[in-house]
Amino acid sequence: MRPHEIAERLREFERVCRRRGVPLTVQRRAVLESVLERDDHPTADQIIEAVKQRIPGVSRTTVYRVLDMLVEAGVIRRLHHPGPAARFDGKTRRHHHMICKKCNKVIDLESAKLDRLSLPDVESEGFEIDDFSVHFTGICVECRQAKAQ
Amino acid sequence: MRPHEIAERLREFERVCRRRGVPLTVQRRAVLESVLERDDHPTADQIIEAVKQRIPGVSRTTVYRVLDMLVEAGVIRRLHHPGPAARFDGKTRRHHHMICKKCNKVIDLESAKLDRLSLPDVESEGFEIDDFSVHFTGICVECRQAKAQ
DNA sequence: CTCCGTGCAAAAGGTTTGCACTGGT
DNA sequence: ACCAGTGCAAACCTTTTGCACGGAG
Repeated sequence: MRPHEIAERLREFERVCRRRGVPLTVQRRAVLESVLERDDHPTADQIIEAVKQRIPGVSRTTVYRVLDMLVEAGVIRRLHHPGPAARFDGKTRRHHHMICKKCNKVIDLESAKLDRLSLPDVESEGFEIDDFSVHFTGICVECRQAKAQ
Repeated sequence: MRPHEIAERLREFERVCRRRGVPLTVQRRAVLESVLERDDHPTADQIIEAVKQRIPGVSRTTVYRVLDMLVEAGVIRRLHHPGPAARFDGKTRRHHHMICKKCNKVIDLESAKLDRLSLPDVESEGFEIDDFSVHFTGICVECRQAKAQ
């Protein structure tokens, strides 16, 4: 994410904290920055490493708690990928995913056409849809090349 | 899943085993039946409980290993839902999901219209798509009613 | 008869919790 | 000054691994 966009998101987070009446600590700032700086989908562990660059003595527990808080506040998203570890995504705009069956890598996919997908009529069943995303499964370039050899 | 459909799938699995030259053990049969009998998306733990109804002394390890083997053979699917535990699905046909943001429940959604979604042009980037599914997020009936009160 | 599959126990992640202390507002 | 946030350690839950035994082909 570009620096000015990160700054914008941090200001937005400042407002969220004030509205909720919760303190804006250095840890919270550092965790959010660490998530926003990456364009992939880091695990909690990867974020902890990044936060340690800023706050060497930071505790794993705190990072886990801050991540939960950020997800709860809608500032970042929690993703559910293949593999045991949860992943996080600072991108809150609608987007889609390509998931490689071989290496489990997840690649973001922006597509205005997919974004305009017409929703099925499930509202009648009582389910209230507020967003969607399309997951494609297949084989990524790297794995395809590896297989070819 | 209906009994005759389960029987059909078990016969199919028998063929898969023979083709692969691997033994069709009672454990493998029991695990597959336990997955097919449920229409939701059970965790490994729920499957272990179900298998214990048939084979009381069955080991967790074995169930985990059989589940891996079934996924690998393409007989069942591994799903990645909210929450720490992996989930399994005996349904291998294309289908879609509605995920409740409140209770994390995942509901299957069949839609011929969604099945015909035209794929974006990502093949040019080297990603080879073999399937897709649409994930809707929102609030389920139960949670909406609970909130209204 | 030969392996592969199984069961047990222990280890290996990833995440959560209890409690005393520290730091924002 | 107050109360929520933090750090530490230990617990917890899910899954994987090493090894000896037993059953399927």
